Amino acid sequence: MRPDRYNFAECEQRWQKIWEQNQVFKAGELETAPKYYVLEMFPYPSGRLHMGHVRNYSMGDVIARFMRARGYDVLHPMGWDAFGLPAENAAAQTGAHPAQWTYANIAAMRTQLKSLGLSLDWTREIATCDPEYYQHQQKLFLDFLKSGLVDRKKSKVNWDPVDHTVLANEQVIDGRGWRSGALVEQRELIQWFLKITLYSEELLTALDKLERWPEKVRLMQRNWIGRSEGMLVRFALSQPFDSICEIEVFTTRADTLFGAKFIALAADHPLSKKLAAERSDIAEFCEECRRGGTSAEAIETAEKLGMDTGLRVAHPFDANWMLPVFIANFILMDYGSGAIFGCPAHDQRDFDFAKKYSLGATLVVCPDGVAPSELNFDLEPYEGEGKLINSGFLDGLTVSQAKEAVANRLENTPLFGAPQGSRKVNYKLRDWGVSRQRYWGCPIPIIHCEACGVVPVPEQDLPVRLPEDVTFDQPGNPLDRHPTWKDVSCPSCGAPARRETDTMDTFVDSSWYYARFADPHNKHLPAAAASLNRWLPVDQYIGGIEHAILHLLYSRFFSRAMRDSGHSAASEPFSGLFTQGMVVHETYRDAHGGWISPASVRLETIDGARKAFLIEGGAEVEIGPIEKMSKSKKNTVDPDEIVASYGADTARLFVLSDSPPDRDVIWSDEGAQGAWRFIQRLWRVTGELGCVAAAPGVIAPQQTGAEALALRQATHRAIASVTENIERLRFNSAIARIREFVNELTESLDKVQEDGVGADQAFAFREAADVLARLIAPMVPHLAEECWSDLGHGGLVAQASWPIADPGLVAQARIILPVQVNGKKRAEIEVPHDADEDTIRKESLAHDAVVRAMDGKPVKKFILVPKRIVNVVV
RNA sequence: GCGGGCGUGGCGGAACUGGUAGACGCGCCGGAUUUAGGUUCCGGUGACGAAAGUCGUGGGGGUUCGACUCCCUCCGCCCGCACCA
Repeated sequence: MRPDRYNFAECEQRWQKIWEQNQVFKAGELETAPKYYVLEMFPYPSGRLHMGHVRNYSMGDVIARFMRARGYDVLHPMGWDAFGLPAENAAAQTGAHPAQWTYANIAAMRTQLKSLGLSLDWTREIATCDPEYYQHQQKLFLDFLKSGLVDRKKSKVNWDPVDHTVLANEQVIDGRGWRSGALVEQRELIQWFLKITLYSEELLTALDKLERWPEKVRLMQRNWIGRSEGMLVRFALSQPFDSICEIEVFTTRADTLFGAKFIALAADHPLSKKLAAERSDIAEFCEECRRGGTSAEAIETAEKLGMDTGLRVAHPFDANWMLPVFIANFILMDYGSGAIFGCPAHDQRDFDFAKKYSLGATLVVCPDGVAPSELNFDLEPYEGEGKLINSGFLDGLTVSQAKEAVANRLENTPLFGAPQGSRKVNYKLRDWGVSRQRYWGCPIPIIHCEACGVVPVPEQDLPVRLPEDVTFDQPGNPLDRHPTWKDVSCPSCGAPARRETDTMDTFVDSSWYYARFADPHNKHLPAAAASLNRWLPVDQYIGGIEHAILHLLYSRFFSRAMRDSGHSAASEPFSGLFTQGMVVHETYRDAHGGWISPASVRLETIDGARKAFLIEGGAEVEIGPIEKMSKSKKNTVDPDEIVASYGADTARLFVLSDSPPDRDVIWSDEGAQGAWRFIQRLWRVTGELGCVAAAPGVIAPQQTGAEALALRQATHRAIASVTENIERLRFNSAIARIREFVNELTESLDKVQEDGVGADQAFAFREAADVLARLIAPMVPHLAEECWSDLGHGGLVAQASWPIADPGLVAQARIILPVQVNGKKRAEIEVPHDADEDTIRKESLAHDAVVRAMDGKPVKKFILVPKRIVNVVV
């Protein structure tokens, strides 16, 4: 007996069990089929799934199920980005060991994920904190070291002197550590770096070929890599200072050299440091510059400060022209040469700086069509194109000609035995510092020996495991203060030596996990070449836009580093990328301004205005702005609760339907109820269809009446547009089309006569029902299975093939053509789809509304866009 | 500060490569069914207007026979900025 209501709780569990028993989602079972690898960014095991996860994984699941139905061998795995700071914070707060905390969280989240009915291949599950995983990461690190892709150098960090730890920029608030409140110091540590800059050019140019990436992400990466063509120019000091006799600057505007007013050095420039060693005022100023923080944001938004060092340099084109040398807080040592020449008239920052220190400005580029005398640069600098003025031999040249001329001249001007200037391509991209002074990360497999220096851990000694007996009750790195862990003998000379106690940035873990999924149980290799070649690259990667730069760029570097150290063939990790939006929710606050959870709020519409009341007590609460779900604002919705009260299919349908997937979706209870109603409606409609449909597998009858034909056309048009929308990842539009199709089916069912249907209609209803079950299967898979089985099918809809639209049934015989007069729509005409222009013209001009709008004026122009529109210009 | 994005009815959004603005849903209004409804079904719903029609895609300007779509400019909101993941 078919129940009136779809019992999601019972059905969802039952189908999940059947899928699992039949291993329906195991990858690699169809070796002759083309492969398709769909991957969602793996989660950090915080312990609770949030709606953002539900949305992310639902999208991936639609693609996975869709591609499986289309005959692909689909790899759709899941794992855990399991190293990271929160586990250590939890350990410090609750005493739970990071491993214990992490694995408990993984277990909880795995259960939550499984309740969503995602078509994941759980046999490939990995966790990055598992030695089975990180031993291969250590091997990769050593292979990269051999291939010259690893470096060890000094780098500046934010040091918290109380917590004895390095802080991220976001952990530095107003110059103080977020936890200790201590004034943060800048320290130089020797750190391990991966040499991503070796790939600057390749990472940049290869972006052009990533056609299935959003253009905005490619642009962001392009800007991040920051290629600029310019020159290195050396300025001679009027008097050598402590053996330094020149300053080298990088500039992209060598054409403006005649507008130079000053030289500015970074506080960390070698010359600044030498000056600081001798002069306390300079030392103090440099300290002040460092206090601002290391982030680019802090440096660039800070007020521009400088200090005249008293040093002078000679202008390259006039030995008698002296320029002052400043130390300035907006110059970054990491970029270019850590020194610039300032041209106030043609650069905003130089302009601001010169204004503040009254350094003057000389105009050297004049926009075309403007007389130099008309120029007024008191208010803002001019950064555009034009012709050179006030510039000696450059006068009259364009900006690019002047750059050429300066380069040619300086390349042939000797200074201290070398050309004074040289062309240089500079990148903003810096090497990737991977050292972290933390416990819960992948140990860097290195041993420090006094005699032999830096010695790699021999391969047979891998993995270097984290010690388990550590405590988090004291500040600092537990690995560093562990009594015995770091004591080893040198693999090369046998003398007592010390382990590297730094662990790797967790971005390293996530830079190759997609490759491990290809061969997750391989004991000897990160992944066998055959597996990598079978599965890589990931065909569709899905995750948040917040990873647009770092994670994705590091992964792109890693796949190249793996290629160049002999692991795999693919250069790019992800051939398709999709960045989904967040799940956001209204906020609620009580009379005292305290945040109120949506679960304790009841919404009502009174006189057209939405109002919110506390469920307990009934006091009115204020409806606040819609914001990203966060614990602090209590505007989160727990997926478990939604799954318990509405079912996984409703949750999945809702997060996919209301907004385009790349934009934020607003979670609302009304919307969730709407999705739930549609689930029930689908169930009822399939039941009604089942009553009038022919038996499964019946062959199309010879004769098809008008009703049946219309229904078949609706079915095939639905197939065509749902398929197209899923291919374009427009899940919201795909669902809208399914809803339209269901509306059409309801209409057809309403027209069915009491005395039943003919064979042609029975066939059309059968076709429609079978198509509907398959079209909804990627989004609401449990319901789809239930309908499929209810419709009399033996197998699983998860294993059924995707319906194919018959082009003959999709095409329209007659089309409706809007008619415009002077660009305004005045009428619609219906014509055969292949009507010729004359017919259309006659019919358009004969239409009442068109005649009226033309007001007796003659036709000036008749525009026909085939199958789209007619425009009569009078 | 630099870089990236977004802006369409009461609300979420649709509109493919410049060709009918508002698909589909939510909400609301009206009706029917039901012992009941937080169920289901049917109809209506951008604004102004009696209608013809006029206006309308954040504001202003431009290109075009035709602009949500392209260009310029202004406003508002969001994201990233290298040790959060």
